[in-house]
Amino acid sequence: MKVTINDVARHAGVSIKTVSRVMNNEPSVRKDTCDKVMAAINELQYQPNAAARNLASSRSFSIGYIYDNPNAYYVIDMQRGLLDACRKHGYELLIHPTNAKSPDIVQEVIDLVQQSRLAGLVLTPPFSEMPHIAAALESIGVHFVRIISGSTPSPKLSNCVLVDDFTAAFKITTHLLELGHTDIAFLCGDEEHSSSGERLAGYQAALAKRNIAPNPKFIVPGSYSFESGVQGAKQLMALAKKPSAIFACNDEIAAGALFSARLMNIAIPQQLAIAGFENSPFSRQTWPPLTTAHQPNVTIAQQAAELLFRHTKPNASKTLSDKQPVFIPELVVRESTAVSES
Amino acid sequence: MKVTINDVARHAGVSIKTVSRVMNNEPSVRKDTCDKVMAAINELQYQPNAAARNLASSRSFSIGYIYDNPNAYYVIDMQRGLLDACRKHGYELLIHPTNAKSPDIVQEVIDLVQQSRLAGLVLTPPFSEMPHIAAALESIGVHFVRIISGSTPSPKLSNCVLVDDFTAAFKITTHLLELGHTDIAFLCGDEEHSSSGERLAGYQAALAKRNIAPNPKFIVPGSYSFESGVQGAKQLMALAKKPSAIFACNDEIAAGALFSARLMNIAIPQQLAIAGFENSPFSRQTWPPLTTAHQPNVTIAQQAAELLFRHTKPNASKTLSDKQPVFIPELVVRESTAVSES
DNA sequence: CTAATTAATGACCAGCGCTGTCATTTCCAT
DNA sequence: ATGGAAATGACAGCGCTGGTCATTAATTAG
Repeated sequence: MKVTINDVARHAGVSIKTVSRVMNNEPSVRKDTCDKVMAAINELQYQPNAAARNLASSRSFSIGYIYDNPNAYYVIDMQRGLLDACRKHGYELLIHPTNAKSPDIVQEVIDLVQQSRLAGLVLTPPFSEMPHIAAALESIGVHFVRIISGSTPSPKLSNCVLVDDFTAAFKITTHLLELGHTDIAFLCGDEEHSSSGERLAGYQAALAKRNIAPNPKFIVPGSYSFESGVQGAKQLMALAKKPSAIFACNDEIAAGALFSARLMNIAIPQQLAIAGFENSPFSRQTWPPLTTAHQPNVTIAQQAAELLFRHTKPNASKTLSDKQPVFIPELVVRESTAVSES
Repeated sequence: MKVTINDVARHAGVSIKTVSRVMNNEPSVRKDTCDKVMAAINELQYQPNAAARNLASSRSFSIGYIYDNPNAYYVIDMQRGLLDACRKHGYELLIHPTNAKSPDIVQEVIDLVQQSRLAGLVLTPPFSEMPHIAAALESIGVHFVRIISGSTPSPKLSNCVLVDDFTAAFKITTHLLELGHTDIAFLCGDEEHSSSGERLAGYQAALAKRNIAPNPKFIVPGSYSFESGVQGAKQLMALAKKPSAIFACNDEIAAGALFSARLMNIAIPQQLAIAGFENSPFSRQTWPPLTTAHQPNVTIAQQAAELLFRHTKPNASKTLSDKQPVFIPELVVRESTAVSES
């Protein structure tokens, strides 16, 4: 029923300690001893007792994922990727939804880490972009990995997984330009998410490259929500000079814009092209389906966790390339930006 | 930095054992002693070491949530509700996405429980409806709570939270009938989810009550997916005698049907009314927004966890009503079933 | 108001299953 | 052989709970 390290030791004809060494891949265990132990472990189906391990080593085998993201698809994908990596490395994942705008969010995070004795933490926006959280985590000596917007790896960002929103936004905007659009509006996400700023910058760069003067009225502040898209599109279509295309900061905003256009009897894409960002499932479930940029969230999460484990595990092979992963979301063209009829 | 049970005992002027008694709410601790200890705990911000507790008592303080649900909104809501209850009771939540159709799913669940020494498990469809899983869990003596479709509490279902899909579906169908529709089609969800069967039965009962002969062609088998809704609506609208309303088994299917209708240039709700089920966020984000039945998933999950803890905790107050919660989703009327013009 | 009875609490120990430390043994190269 | 490094083992202890009694306080009956 319950196999302990003792059983394994006896079965393999070695001491408990040696089994422990193998379990923690400590150095200085001879190859054949290691094999013997491994064989015994497999044969007995030994599963180490996490509680005992935690207690004895005062380190835990779980990492945390803190989120405050209204986007369920994003969160589910993240969890999936993190769990994949956790299972692979024998870790557990503790999820912690919370409110990023809470005044004592830093304390809350610290409490979580200390209470659950977390080995590490994965942060996504907006947490990954809050300097005081990073500072607090560093001060208590917890490993963490951030998933953030960026294109250029740098030593300062050594514990980051980068998503190149700038380049992806550039691509989407270029796609719209190539369809003949010149009056392209931009619906922003939350200001405090740097992804919104990066995507805006990518959009602006693409326009600049074609020498198209930016129209400030075409840049509408907002938040990552359906409602924001509804309002933004409404506002844009009330302008004297209307845009012929809208690039929304994510799919949800784009869906809102689509909804809004429909209310105003604006034909998509004939009268107005709309593009989103993220390639979440419902970018395929709007009508018409949305052109967007595919963000491989599951993979991103896996990489983030891998990066974290590399820092967390004491004796992991450091031979693995320590270079920072950079993901560039790929353009996905769908009917919401079909060839302009004009 | 690290507060142990010793510190608390000293601070409260009692023995370690008494603190332990309080922590595990054992009987025979006088009220004021208990208060003293509580005060010390709060003052010192004592957090018991979970690992030590687990190890010593060989019971764990975490419950599991197994899911295989493509519906991200549902899963997120469940997690939220479960976490709320977990935090309240000092438990942790282990999430475990998996494939319900895997041939060795039972073994996988058992492994999960034993590996992580789970105190209990919360099961949602389809797992909550798999008899061999329930049997296996019972055989290894793990507590679990199932969230299932049903309307009538019974002793056999003592560890269940019921969602009365039948009645809710009856209400939706009745709503469509009251709008003057008589040719109402039904798009089924996955057969192996009993919710689909219950909703179908509710639909049929509502028709029967008005003496409307059921049209077998109006009942389209399918699955809980957008794609299924697309196909189902297409099939229905190709019939010689078309329905004037569609009741889809959930919002996602309804969104698919909506999409399909749009492709076929069918005006919603003028030519075709569509209703969904669940009131997930995107029932508000389609165009037009969907009439649906609101399923309070967060609350359902909380109740499920509470029920689980009642069984799990050895000395919990049994005075709490042990009656099974039954939730009846409420009708939410939106534009997709506005008053029929006919 | 005291004695008898019961309820609360404390002292103590073992032990959950593993890891850290350090002493010991084994190996290999000289 | 013989020193020295590498591999292995013995043992204590992580922080808590469960058990067993012994002790003390509260309650009730007489």
